[in-house]
Amino acid sequence: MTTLYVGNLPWNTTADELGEFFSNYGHVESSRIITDRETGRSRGFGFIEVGEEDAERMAQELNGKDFGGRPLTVNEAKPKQM
DNA sequence: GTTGAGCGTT
Repeated sequence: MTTLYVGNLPWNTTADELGEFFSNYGHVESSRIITDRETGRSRGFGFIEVGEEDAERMAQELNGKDFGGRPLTVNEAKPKQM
């Protein structure tokens, strides 16, 4: 499984909406929107877990794709352990 | 009732 970083999201975007959108381009395992831990508001980006088979293609297809009126930023997420 | 580059929570 590969994690995709998704940025430039509208503030009102939900993880469910993201998952639905990504599902159209490949197999998404799960979707997560990063919300501010202190305020609970969306930070405007999230992470999508997809099959490694589709990860590269989905990143290319969805990167720059219009979503909610804004061009998405999609890339393979960096590992949390740095 | 806001904001706009970036890489996360149990």
